[in-house]
Amino acid sequence: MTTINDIAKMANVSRTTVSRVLNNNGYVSESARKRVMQVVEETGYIPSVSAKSLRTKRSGVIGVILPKISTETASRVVGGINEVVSKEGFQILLTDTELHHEKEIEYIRLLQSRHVDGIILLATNVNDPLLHAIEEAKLPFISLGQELPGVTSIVYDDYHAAVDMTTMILQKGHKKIAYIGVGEEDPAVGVLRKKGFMDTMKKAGITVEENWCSYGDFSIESGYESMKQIINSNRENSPTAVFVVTDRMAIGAMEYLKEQGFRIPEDMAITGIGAAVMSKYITPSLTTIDYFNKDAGSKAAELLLEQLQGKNTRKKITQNYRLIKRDSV
Amino acid sequence: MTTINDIAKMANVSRTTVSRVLNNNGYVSESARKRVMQVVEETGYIPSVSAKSLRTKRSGVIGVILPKISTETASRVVGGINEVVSKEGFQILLTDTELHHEKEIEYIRLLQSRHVDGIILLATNVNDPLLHAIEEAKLPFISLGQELPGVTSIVYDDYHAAVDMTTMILQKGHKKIAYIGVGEEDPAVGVLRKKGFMDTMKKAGITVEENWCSYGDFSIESGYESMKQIINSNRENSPTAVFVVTDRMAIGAMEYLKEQGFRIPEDMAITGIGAAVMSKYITPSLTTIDYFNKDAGSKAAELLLEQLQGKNTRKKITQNYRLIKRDSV
DNA sequence: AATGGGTGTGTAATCGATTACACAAATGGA
DNA sequence: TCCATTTGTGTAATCGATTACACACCCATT
Repeated sequence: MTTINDIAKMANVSRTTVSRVLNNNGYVSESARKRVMQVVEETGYIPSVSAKSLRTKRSGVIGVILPKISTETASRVVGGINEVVSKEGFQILLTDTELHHEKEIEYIRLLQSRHVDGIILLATNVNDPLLHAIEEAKLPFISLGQELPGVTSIVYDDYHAAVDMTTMILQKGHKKIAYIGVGEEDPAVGVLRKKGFMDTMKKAGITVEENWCSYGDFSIESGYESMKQIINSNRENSPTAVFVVTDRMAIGAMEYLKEQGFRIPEDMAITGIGAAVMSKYITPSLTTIDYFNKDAGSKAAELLLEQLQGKNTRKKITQNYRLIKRDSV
Repeated sequence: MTTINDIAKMANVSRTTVSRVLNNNGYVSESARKRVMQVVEETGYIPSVSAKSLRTKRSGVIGVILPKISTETASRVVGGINEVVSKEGFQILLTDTELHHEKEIEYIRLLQSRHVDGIILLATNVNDPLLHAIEEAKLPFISLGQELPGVTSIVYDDYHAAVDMTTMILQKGHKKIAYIGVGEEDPAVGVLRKKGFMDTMKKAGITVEENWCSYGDFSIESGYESMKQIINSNRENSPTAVFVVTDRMAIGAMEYLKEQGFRIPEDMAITGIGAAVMSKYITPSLTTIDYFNKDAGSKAAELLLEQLQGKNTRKKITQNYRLIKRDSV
């Protein structure tokens, strides 16, 4: 491995000068600069980031903590993050909790030990140890998708999205609307979307029967099972529409409905949230809400970079959304 | 920031001993170990990976170079890689060429400067500068999806997959089979899959008309356009089936066919490759080939870890595949 | 009692960069 | 001509870990 010392020797300068050439700071004569560049080219010298980062306390790496990488939402977000940070010469250090909540904290500490310059977290839950770990890390930090008190958060407008969607279903004349959601550990998807739905129903003077609600775990299969359960436990008073909190679960639900010979939307209308690519190409195409995940990722990255430059921008940003009306309702 | 020196002082030992406790090597008395652990707990001390890596030349990070992160294949592969490496305490440093070939080389050098312990590359093309850069890097290296001479490669069996698929279409009685592919810069998808298709057709004594072939760029839209072109330029001698080299393009092609009132598979049969989730839920469900991307990622990671342990396993591994027969043909 | 190996701990060099500081030469304004 | 800047370069400390080496102690064996 060639080091800065080798370069210095070969170019007949001190390593100070080499460093100055490479980092473009301080005074360097044209002739010295040329000699150094020359040698660097010839040797294909690559500086050690470990050494640099040990000295400077900056690594040029930003850590990303995902609940699950192989997911459409996550990969879109990472795409958006990458687009922004790579332009500024940063790399992404990726960690994936595989849906184990406790790993979020573990990974924050791990990223910290790797001297990442900042962290973007896609949380799936909120709890005190987590907040404490973030506080401790003393690093630029962005939360995406969940609002974390005291942390710059980029959130989707889950509540109003759910309100709009529910309103739309009501406008279509439906009164008996079932609900397929996820557990309440997830404040965004589990709580806010449900609240948006429930509040709107209440406002319309409709009480949602307890057995019109069912809960899954984000998977297509769980959507299928939830739908099955709702249908089976409401043989004589069946809902005419179902509000599902994610596209994937909605797809699963549709699968069950189709199997059972329901016509969509005539016998049962259905809606999702998330604008998965699939939602457009499935038959019938799924009415859903686009959260612009990629933009959210980019936005998160931009805010993080701002924080890195010392601009203290602790704030909450609510991402906008778009209701995509299609054929399933 | 607390350092190893602080811990040493607080525990009344030398930093050597602290290091020994933390790395579990060398002799340490039970009492010293306890004192150190005690202090480590209390202070929440996190060792600096930069310093460690500067000294040891190992970073515990493996670099992954992707053509495009926000893609189902890529995110599945990364999921597989992550599952394996995270178990061994490694992290993933992610880079995304966004389909710019020249960035592959740039990123190899960049990862090198970051002292990654190894690299997994999902190449989309093969050329000499690339091979040279890999050679230069002198790092454990795995290529996934493309065979790179002299580099441990995990490849999908593109040729036989295409052969099997084509054979299957032929068995269904089709003779006029169109082809939607991608450019030949991509040896795996562009060349091998095409060769598998062409060879099989030839063997069956069928010549494929030039205007039954069309080429896209992996996107759904390009599949749509390719299909349109084939239909429009074959008004009086239309094919009865179309072999598409990726699921996404196949979905686009189906979209066009449906718009134009073709019944699938009665008027036109269609097949894809890749087993996108969507392929199962679209109507009609798409006959495709599962490449087990996640397993391929895991396998790549395992081979890389083997190489890291000095086992020189330079070889080529061909991943198996599975033909999924569904309703589109 | 002498010898030798197993234990336990510390000293100090080292990894490869950055940067504060010192110093010399060149430049320019009065 | 003289002094203050500006420009150019080098010396050496520093970042926070690992590890070769030295040393001391304890205990069992001869």
